[in-house]
Amino acid sequence: MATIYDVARLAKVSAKTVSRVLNGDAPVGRETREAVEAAMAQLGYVPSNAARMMRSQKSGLVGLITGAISLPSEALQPQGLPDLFIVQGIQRAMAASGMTMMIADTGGRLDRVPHLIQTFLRHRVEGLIYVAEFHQKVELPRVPATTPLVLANCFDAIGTPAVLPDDARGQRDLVSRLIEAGHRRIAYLTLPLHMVATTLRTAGYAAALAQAGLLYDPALVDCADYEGREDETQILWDIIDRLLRLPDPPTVLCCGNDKMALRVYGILRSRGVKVPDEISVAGYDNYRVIAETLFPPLTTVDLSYTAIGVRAAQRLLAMISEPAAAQSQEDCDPMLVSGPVYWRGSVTERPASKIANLKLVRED
Amino acid sequence: MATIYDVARLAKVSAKTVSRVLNGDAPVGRETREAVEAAMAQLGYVPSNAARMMRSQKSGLVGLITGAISLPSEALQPQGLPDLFIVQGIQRAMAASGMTMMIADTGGRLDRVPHLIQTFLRHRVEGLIYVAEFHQKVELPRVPATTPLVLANCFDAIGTPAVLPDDARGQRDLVSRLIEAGHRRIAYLTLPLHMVATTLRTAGYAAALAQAGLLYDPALVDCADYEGREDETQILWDIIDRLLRLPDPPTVLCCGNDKMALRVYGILRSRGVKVPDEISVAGYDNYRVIAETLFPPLTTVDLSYTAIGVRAAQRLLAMISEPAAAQSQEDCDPMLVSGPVYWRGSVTERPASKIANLKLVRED
DNA sequence: TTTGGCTATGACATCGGTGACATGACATCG
DNA sequence: CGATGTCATGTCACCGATGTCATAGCCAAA
Repeated sequence: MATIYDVARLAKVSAKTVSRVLNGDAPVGRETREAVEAAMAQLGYVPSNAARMMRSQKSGLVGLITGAISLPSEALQPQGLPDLFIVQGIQRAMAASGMTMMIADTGGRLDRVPHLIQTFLRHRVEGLIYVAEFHQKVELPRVPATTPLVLANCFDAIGTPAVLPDDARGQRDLVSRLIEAGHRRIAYLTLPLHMVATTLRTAGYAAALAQAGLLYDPALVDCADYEGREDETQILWDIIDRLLRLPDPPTVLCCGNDKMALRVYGILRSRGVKVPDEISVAGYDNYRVIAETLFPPLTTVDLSYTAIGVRAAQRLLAMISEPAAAQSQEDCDPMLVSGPVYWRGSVTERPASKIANLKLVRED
Repeated sequence: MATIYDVARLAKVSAKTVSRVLNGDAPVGRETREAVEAAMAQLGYVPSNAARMMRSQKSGLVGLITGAISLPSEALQPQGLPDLFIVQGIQRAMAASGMTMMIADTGGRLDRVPHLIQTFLRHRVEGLIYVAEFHQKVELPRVPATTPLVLANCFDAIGTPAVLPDDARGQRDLVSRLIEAGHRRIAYLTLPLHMVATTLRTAGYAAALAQAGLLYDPALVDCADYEGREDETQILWDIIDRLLRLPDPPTVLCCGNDKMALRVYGILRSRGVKVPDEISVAGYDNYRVIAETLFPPLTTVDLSYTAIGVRAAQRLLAMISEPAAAQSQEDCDPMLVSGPVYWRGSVTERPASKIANLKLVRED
């Protein structure tokens, strides 16, 4: 590969002049510039970032670590979508700022993280982002204080800057909207109980009910996702069966995510229960392939993983450009990202009177 | 950041000796080694890849370019899944070989590609991979012959090494399997006609019929995906309507992909047609979130994007390690990746007799 | 004893750029 | 007319590693 000296020789100037043409950091005569540019083109010259880096001490690189670190159940859910979208968001924001991204994957082994960080540090990355596949608490090895780190979709015990989905608010907004639409008996089929998102979203669900002056009925809330168990669908079937047989059954089923809603559609239809005429269904994630393609389309809450990625990237860039400000108040709190409720055909609007009527009829 | 000289000074040895401890390429006395290691630990020394690279001329980097380059319709399908899975596959394979990956995104603008390639070349990547979001023909700017390039999920006119899904074989395998299961009237709802995959898969569909001695009935084949049009579902509804009213209706609907199958499920159930009892449905992609979650689970063909990524990475690594062999016969043909048929509950097995009976009844 | 081979270590040049500084040719100003 | 400033360009050291070569000590074979 041609070097700056090859160009200099061909253009009959000094290497330094070639450098000036490259960087435009000092005046260069027109003829000289043209000669240099011609030489560069002729040789197919591409400057070496490694050499440049040695002097400037700036790499223009950021490192991104991702992968299925989590519970031992990782093998069971290799669908790995959220983290990919987050990566995409980060990538977009980084590209916009001129940074080049290096990416590494843990392949599910947490013990590889230190090695990956080491690799990035050798390349003198100016910042690091760690992306988790779902909202969770993590514990990462220490990184030198000189290299800023941002956590995306996760947080840790020592207050590392983080960007998280606002699960509580999302679920609250959705349920409030359901209440506005006239629903009073709102069932909530949660994701596995050990998940951070489940705790937060259940709180959001409860908050929305409280705000509307509705009672929280434990009979309407059930965990419906036992990841990896063979009889997953059966469990969900049984729960729906129980809910539908309640003396005062729910008018809407809030599902832990859009994927669960997809299952619920199948079960309801197999039972001959029509969506949304006989019961409404709502999801979570606005996982578009599902939410928009289902028939009827699914009402859900947008959890924009891409936005989380973009925010995480911006936060990191801010830390890189002003290392001092990293201590400010708000910089230490996790940044919450929330999305709007997407109202689609899977939920009936204003069924309040209908329900009341039905109840009267039944009570007769 | 500490340098090798800082370490050398602290350990009271020469920089070269520190280098030897780092690389283990020459004998170092026990005490000396321990002193050096202690110094490195104390200073938190991390060697600089940039400096190392200047001498060795090896970067250990590969560049990956991805993004929604394609038709102007890119804004309509921002779900971008396939390319993400391919990236994940590449990433895994690269990590396994000790390469570090740099990633860049075109953000949909083909004209940015030269700049991205330029950036990678500055970092002296040892190879490049370009990933397309769906099987298509592309035209990339030339890259220096010294930097190997592999195309994943796409191909070009000049025979650049490529890794592609074997669409013809996948569809043929699926249809053959359907025929084995007793189906004779097999409808095929295709993806948009301009797509490479549509041409290949339709050929595979026809090949399977021919192999079984069945006639290709044009009435059973229709394009059912007009991306971005508002009345998408309506079009699909009409097509299904027409198919079901045929004098000799299909017993199975082969859908262009799993997402279309998801739509078809909704439509069929709204019409009160039971899957699979009254009609079978098959998809394409084995997009697990859909195929496994649908009720009943969807029979489909695995199109392992991850595998395409892994193969592309392996192909690139081979080209990097033996640049000479790049000209061999098979290296110039695109490498085809195919996956198995996943047989699930959405297709009835051995309905041949049943169909015959039905027909008799009707013909009475 | 000499020679050769091995171990352990250091001096120094080098990779490809860029920063600091110097220089020569003009133009401008007092 | 000499002092000063600006433009255009060159010289040289340096960034942080590693390859080459040299050297010194030690031991065994000749």
